[in-house]
Amino acid sequence: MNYDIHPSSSTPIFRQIIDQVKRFIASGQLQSGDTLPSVRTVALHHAINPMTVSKAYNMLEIEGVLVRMRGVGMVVAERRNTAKDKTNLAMPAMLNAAQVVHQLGMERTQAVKLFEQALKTIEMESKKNAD
Amino acid sequence: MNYDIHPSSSTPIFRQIIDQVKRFIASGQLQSGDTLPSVRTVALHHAINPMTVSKAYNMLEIEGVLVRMRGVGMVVAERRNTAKDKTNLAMPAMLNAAQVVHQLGMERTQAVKLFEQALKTIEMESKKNAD
DNA sequence: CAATGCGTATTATCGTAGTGATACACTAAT
DNA sequence: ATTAGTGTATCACTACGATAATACGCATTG
Repeated sequence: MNYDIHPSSSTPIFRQIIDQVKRFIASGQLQSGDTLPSVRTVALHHAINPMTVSKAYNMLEIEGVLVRMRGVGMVVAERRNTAKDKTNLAMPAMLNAAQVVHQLGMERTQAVKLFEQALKTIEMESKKNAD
Repeated sequence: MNYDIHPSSSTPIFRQIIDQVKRFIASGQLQSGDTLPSVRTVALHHAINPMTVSKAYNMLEIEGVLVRMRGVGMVVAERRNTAKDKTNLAMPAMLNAAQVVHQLGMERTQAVKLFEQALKTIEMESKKNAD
């Protein structure tokens, strides 16, 4: 359970955290009842502000993804329908990629090839970063 | 030659323009010597500020993609190597999508299916918006 | 009970990116 | 020369993300 945070990215830090928590849950790496790393832990580990993490957790609670347990921390809420969640979470990035190749006038077969290549690249990287 | 601009998107307008111009060129819809729609035309058509369009065009000139011709407008610069350009332009979106499905722990075959589905969706939309 | 660890409310400030309004310099056309 | 069409320099404003310091309420642990 480690966040992959890029402070220099154009996507805000709190947004990165939100997205990744959702993916951790959808992938099963986080399950109902699990507790999340504390805001201070995350803040120290990534040299960011605790309130930024708190903001992300707060929004996730509003969405019903997390439950705040006083004195304990944030806990993953009840969940159902992981399969649909996955596609819902993946769709925006997919549509974005699809629009790009479409505007480039790229053949569908070549687009798929490129996507598979990207998949391999990402898998390679994740094996490398096994720290 | 029409831009697809979403002012409410989190990606800034000038960035959307930059990316799309590059794709138009890489796809051949824009060729060396072609003139681009004027900043005011684009601004009026999309209800945005001319300076926002100018900023995009200016950056494209710095990158050597466009050439500013005084009193005439922006013209597509000399070009080569369209094939490599395409993959270069597509890669970031591909890697992003790949990372998302990877973090979701999605099977590779299912990821490809989803991507193909997204491609179809985008193609449908573009046929619809033939205005 | 005391200490520690949890999230959070509050308030304020900072930096920056994005956008907007206006006026200007230039070229082409007539 | 006048007009209309280019892009743009300049300045100001807005919105938002991030930070900072502090204090509070609560639960677990000892």
